[in-house]
Amino acid sequence: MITLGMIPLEMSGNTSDSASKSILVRKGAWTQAEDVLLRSCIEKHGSVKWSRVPQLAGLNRCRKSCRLRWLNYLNPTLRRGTFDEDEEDLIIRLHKLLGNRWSLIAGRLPGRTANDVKNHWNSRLSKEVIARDKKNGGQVRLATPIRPQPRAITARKQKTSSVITEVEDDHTSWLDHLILDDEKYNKGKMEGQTEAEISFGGLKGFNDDQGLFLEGISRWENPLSDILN
DNA sequence: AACGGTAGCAACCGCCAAGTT
DNA sequence: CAACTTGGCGGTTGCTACCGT
Repeated sequence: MITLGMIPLEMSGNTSDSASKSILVRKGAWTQAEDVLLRSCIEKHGSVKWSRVPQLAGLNRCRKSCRLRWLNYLNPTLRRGTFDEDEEDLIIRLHKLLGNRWSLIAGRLPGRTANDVKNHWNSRLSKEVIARDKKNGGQVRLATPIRPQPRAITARKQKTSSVITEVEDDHTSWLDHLILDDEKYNKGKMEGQTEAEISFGGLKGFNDDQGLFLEGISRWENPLSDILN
């Protein structure tokens, strides 16, 4: 972050940002006045294109900076303050399942942003988890993050690919299954079951919809392997 | 009081995929 | 179909506040 006192005028390094190609845009910490301008712009115009926001708000900021400031700080639906135990527990479990998929993890925590979750993980939780694993004999159960993940359902996709849409519609469902599976794993550990017992039991529990889940994954993987082969 | 180390967090950067022209 | 634009993501940086010495 380059602040150069309080007059941090810089060219944006992002060449894909049309708003910053030929004009100097402000960088660094946001002032109260800028926050007021951005907030009133969003309240007035609603969900306009972010590329138009700097102009509409009268801000000398790039679109990305405006979007980030709104999503991570000004958005009234955000929940500020410390993470409670339940939230931390959920983050740890989801991270074990998903890896650094911060936006997915944050999606399970109402009012929390991906940036919040990531910062909290990097500054606190990762150390806690490492310490806990060391204490437990260094056994870490890590899951390979599941990819690819659909980002959003678009009108075009819905028109052109019923397959993708079906899988995306099940997006919440498969994540629920993963969490459920992990809960069963932890329960099994507590009850002294072996890895195999837990895995088998977890798979059974994982469930009545298992076929649908695996079909969903294969629908992603098959076209991918077609391309690669 | 001064200093150094560090935790927490806001913000930026580079990249990617989807959408538009 | 290519070029360009846009939205979104994860990784990283650097400022600030706090704490111990």
